[in-house]
Amino acid sequence: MGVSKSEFFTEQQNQLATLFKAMSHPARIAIIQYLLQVDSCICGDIVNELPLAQPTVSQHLKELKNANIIKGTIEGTAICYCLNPDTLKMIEDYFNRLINQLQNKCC
Amino acid sequence: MGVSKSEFFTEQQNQLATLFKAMSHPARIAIIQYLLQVDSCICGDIVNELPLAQPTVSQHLKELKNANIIKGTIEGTAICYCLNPDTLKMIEDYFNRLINQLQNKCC
DNA sequence: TTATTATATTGCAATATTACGATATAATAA
DNA sequence: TTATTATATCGTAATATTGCAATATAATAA
Repeated sequence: MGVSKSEFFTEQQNQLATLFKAMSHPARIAIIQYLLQVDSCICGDIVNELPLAQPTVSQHLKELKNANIIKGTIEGTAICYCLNPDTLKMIEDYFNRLINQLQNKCC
Repeated sequence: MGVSKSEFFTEQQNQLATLFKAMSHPARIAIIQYLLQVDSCICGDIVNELPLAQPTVSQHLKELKNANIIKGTIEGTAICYCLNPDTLKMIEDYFNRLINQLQNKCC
């Protein structure tokens, strides 16, 4: 079908899945890593940085923005995209808690 | 196209994307959370736990296994699936390092 | 006003994902 | 041997994702 039965899962499970889906493409990982690296972060830079056409990059940026992983601020003609620390810290927290729970399980 | 241009990205970027893709479905998040919760972890339990048919669950387990997030051990007629701490710790590390780098960026 | 520049949206083709019925396999039980 | 039980694979329909050319929009510059 291609349709997830998301109505049968908890809101937290769906939220996490949505976050991971936003990070499930190498271009979007590359965007995150680039934003982490540079201080200025105009979208044009990202287009030049990636081996993809401008509409494709714009689409990937949109998905990261929808997932609240990045946020964009209009800066004259350009748009300044940056990472959203809150969302990333939430994911970090999730994995930290997960690893803590991961004691003496089978295998 | 539906085809990622993965050949243009680094191996690390592709690996991370693959890991996140494996976790990008609520059913697979639910499986991870269930394995974290229980001590016994036979696949049949997982099928009963999820609102999905057995072939569908089997497919999700396969994807988690391919991504090295879980591992399966044959145990008589059943298969014992468990989390792979190494992979999960790798992801934890990645986010810990990411958050550390996330100092004084713009926005 | 008319460029120009930066980014977003539309439309579409190629491919991937999701879900499940039907069936296969593989191990033990009778 | 023939069930039975547990899990995997196949085939396929419905839907989603990816990528980009073409085009739209929106802001400044000339």
